[in-house]
Amino acid sequence: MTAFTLASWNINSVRLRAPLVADWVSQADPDVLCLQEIKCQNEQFPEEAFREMGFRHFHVRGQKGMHGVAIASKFPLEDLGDEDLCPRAEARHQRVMVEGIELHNFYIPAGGDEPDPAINPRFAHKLGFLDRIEAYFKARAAENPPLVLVGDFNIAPYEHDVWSHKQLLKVVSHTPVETEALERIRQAGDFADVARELIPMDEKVYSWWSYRARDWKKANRGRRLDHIWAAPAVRERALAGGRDAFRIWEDVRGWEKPSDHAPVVLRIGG
Amino acid sequence: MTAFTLASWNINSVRLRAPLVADWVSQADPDVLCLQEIKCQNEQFPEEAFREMGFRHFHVRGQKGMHGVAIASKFPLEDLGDEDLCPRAEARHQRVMVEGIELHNFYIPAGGDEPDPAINPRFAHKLGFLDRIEAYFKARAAENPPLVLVGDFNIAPYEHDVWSHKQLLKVVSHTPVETEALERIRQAGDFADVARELIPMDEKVYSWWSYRARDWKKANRGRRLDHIWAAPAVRERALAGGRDAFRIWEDVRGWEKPSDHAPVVLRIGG
DNA sequence: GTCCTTGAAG
DNA sequence: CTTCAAGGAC
Repeated sequence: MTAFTLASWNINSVRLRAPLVADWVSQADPDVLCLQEIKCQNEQFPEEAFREMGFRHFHVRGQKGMHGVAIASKFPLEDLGDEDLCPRAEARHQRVMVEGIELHNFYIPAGGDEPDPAINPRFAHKLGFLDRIEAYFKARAAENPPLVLVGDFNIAPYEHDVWSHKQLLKVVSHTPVETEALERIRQAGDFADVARELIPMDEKVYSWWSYRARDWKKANRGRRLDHIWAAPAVRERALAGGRDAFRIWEDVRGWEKPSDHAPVVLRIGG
Repeated sequence: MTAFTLASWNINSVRLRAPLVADWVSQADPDVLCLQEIKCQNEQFPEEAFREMGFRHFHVRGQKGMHGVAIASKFPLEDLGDEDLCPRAEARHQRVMVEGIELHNFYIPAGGDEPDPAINPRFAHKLGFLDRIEAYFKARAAENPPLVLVGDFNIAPYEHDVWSHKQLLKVVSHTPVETEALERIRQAGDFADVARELIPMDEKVYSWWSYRARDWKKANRGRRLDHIWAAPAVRERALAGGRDAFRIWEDVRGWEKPSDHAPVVLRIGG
């Protein structure tokens, strides 16, 4: 088990942003990079560009047009087979073994605008997906597996994970029905929410800022949608580096032609 | 009447290619630049970018989505009012006075695939437009006006204006019904086809290469679709500079993200 | 191939 | 605001 740097980034089209990723990788030097919303088919993944960044191992689960996840790694990846946690098989989840860790990469549905599953099928899909994730990790908890879950969960769970708790309680991503479902998953696997283990609960932390805001930085109406969670079996490795081992690269949101998400990074101990 | 450099370029989206135009203008330094297929509404024309290129005078006739023509000039333009030569008012024609010349900028319809007006309304539209142009300049011939006509005529009139005369006789842009209609317009105003006045008739001359060709340069299946015509009253000014005063910038077709048309330039005498 | 529009999705 | 997908045009 060597130490390594794990990153998660909703890239919002990996083909369009391979050069942006290269820029960032040259600064952040992640060993294992989990991407969401790659928005391409497997064969369209720009593997060559990633090879030039130093990645040699890939696990891509894409589809045409929407969604899609991928892992690029400098360490070998062991394919564990797909569990198909997404009820609709929309290329929203993948898992691999890497350096003794069972790594799950998620792109949980955004869920549409209306936070009512009775009238919004997208929201119902999101909640159904969350239920399935909970059942899956509940069923596996007895094994005490070395799980790390990362990705764009599309939920900002805590008060200071959004710019205004009060104003967002009825906005999809921060409604009680979502944050409670996410908390049930967390408890099902006894996962540590790494960011909140390392950063005080009353400190604002965001990883996403809407494209729609005129000045994302000035308005700073962000949300923490991107997460890294560690199961008890890897809790120590995940938290070993302390506060300095964790970083959300907020500045990247201000780069040329950015994703609306910032990359989230954790140095994991050996 | 000062001498000036006149250019015509089908730019295939002026918003997308304003940087390309700036690159080219910095090399070619045209005084009056006639554009076709600007593909934007008047208020969307990137005037600021053109001001930075040194143009101070504009006459834009655009519409949403398709077609559209524009003139950017370093010399004052006098608006002559629109004649609406296009039967459908599709922003395919404009005219101005500049340095003693009545300048007409045309984007004649491509005409679709099938060269039969009975079954192809696009082709019928093209022929109808040509008829109207002929009637217009016939009616004005007696004035002996100082006319210069430029633009994308979407017709390659002569044998060596296409890569294969024989193979293109049934291809829209080089069919006899089109080349004859264009010749009637030419004769109606006794226009000089500047390129062919200066370049021998048996020399291949192209201004357009399809995007569809794998290697436009190697295949070199071009067509001369872009023209500069001078009426008798300005014939001497137009031809004063001789062969060196005329240039089609073929290389520009090979630049990054090019238009499928190359810019055509004529130095006009004072 | 490349562009524009529309509509869905975020 | 930004992405992708159709469909139409060239």
